[in-house]
Amino acid sequence: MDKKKVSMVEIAKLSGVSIATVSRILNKNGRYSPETEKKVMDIINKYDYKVNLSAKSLRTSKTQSIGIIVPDITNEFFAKIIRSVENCLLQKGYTLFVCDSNENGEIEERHISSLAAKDVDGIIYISTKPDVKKIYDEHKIPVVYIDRRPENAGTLIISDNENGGFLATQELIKSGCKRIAMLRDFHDYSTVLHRYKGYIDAHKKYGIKIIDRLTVKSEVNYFSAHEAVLKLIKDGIPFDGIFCNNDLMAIGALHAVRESKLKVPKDVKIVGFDGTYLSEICDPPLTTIAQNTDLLGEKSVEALLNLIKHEKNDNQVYVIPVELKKRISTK
Amino acid sequence: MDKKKVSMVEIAKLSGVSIATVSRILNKNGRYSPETEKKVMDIINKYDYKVNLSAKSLRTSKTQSIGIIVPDITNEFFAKIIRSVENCLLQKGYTLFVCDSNENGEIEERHISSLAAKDVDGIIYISTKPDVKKIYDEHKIPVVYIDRRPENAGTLIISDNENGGFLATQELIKSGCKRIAMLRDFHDYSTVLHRYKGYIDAHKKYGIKIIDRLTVKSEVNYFSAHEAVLKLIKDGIPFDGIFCNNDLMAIGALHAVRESKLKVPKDVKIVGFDGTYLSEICDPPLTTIAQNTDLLGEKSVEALLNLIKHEKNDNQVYVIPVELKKRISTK
DNA sequence: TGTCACAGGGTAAACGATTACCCGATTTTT
DNA sequence: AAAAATCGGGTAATCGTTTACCCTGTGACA
Repeated sequence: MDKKKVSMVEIAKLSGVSIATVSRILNKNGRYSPETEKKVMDIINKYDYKVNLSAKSLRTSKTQSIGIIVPDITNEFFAKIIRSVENCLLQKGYTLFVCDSNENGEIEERHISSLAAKDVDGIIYISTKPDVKKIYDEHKIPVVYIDRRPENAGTLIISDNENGGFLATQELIKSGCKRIAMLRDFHDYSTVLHRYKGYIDAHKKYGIKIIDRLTVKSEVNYFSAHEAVLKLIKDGIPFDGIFCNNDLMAIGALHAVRESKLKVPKDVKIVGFDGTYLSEICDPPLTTIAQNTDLLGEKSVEALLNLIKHEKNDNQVYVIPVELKKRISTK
Repeated sequence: MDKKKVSMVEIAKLSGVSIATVSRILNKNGRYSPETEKKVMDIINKYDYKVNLSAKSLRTSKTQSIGIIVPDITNEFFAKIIRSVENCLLQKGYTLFVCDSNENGEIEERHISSLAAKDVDGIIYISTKPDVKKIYDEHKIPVVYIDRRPENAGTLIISDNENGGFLATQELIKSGCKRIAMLRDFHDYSTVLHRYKGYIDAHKKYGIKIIDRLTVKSEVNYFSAHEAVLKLIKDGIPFDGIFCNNDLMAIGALHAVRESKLKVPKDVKIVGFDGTYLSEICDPPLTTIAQNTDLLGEKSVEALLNLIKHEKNDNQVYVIPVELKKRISTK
């Protein structure tokens, strides 16, 4: 089997039609008879013709590729979103450029420029920045945002964080907690605020007193969370439950509690967020609010493809339900 | 600031030279004077000219993009490699298509076709398949392999697995273990065989008897490993150390041991592999063989770019050193 | 002074697709 | 039966680069 690349010109010659007809057939644009179609398709298959996407892009200025920017690809939550997005796109014939910004706004900018230079048809953006109106305005590239809602964001796909915060807190309350700490992300992302609102609402609903000093901010990682909880204990502020901003932080909290000779779940109950693999395999298994990464990915692809097709930038917000996973840490 | 896209033609007109000259300047191909260069560059900056990569690719049949295929993007080890690769490429002006094969050979094939259709300049391939000669032969795309060495693979970047197996086993022996189990990947990837060889060699060097029944195969995940160790205990085969194929499996082993009322590290010592975040934050922290993902990524980019430049497919193997991280699980 | 090399730069033909416009032959409409 | 519409298809311009080839002027060298 020789693999010399054939172009449309040759396909046209070999099947005795013009290249316009070949193009029309390939794009199913009409203006050809079924017989011609069959004749041409046979030749195409026989010679294993593949369109040259550079040429196609040059003419149409569409590249059949989209970019995704995430803050940290080694974070399982983001990785799962990427996987879902990629899966959906593969089916639609798109490919995906993945960009890791390392939670760094400057690198994000560079990635955006680079994606714009590649002429991606759209961008899925999990931003670390508070304000991002520029992308669409500057590059005229459709964007959908996932998870965090910066100012001026257009279409947004987001988990039901408020309900998540509520469910987590409610679970702690129902397990008997009266003094519930919340380990918040240091940044005031919209996600964080929503979860906080859920936390407050649950307190109100069940008539539990809200203790401001139990809301502590921390970096979104194991070590910060670990330290924050240690400090809480050292400061002698008693608590019997912790709602954490993600699973990793929850594990940090768990270890801090245990190192202070307290037992989980006997003395302190803990709830995480995200529903990563981690929460399942830690000891004891962690109650958590699972985000539906599959749906998050699917919806964002759907929304983005719509935006691309209709070339308008709507401002819809899609909210994806979350699910409470009860495990030992709140038993 | 109006953002109408300008092309080389307009830059040429505006600076009073021909487009050939503009092109030469942009590609630093010589045949222009410093004065002309400055004049043209000023115009380019003023109008924020950006090359049209589709057109460029069409002419040169180079796309300045490469693809990476990994078995599981949610696995921290692979995610870290992706991040490193991406970092290096960003600096060289390449972008990266990321493909997750979900450990599935068929999906791998589809990704390869899709990457070939995109005319990527090269592919970095962490394969799940035993035999892969086709890519280069069929698509004429340069490939470098990381981590696993299929038959007929060309250039390969790999950690020093043999030494890793040796160091891990040696550490267990030095901590007093006499009956060391090895939890092997179910598949006989070259990586696995090398680690096994290191395990055997360490036994020989220290005159420890090798107990065949202690080498057990398992899927590469928490649950399989957990089950395998439980079975070992139920079968009444005594052991006092476990060398695991990766950190996740090590945690599965750790929990199985603990559930059986044995203490880590007092009764059983454990060593993992990879050096993921996980190993650091589990309880107790896990001794592990850290793979240098940064270097793995860098080297593969370097090798691939070389292959692309010289258009030859050499068969070099680059071995990246590993590092023993001593932690509590072997104390 | 004639020849030559070289520096600096221009012209125009590709690369491989899409699509606006044109055209003749049927079929439908009035 | 004439006019209009539709069908099936061809021609050629176009997208924005790169680069082979051509050209001119200047200085070196014999």
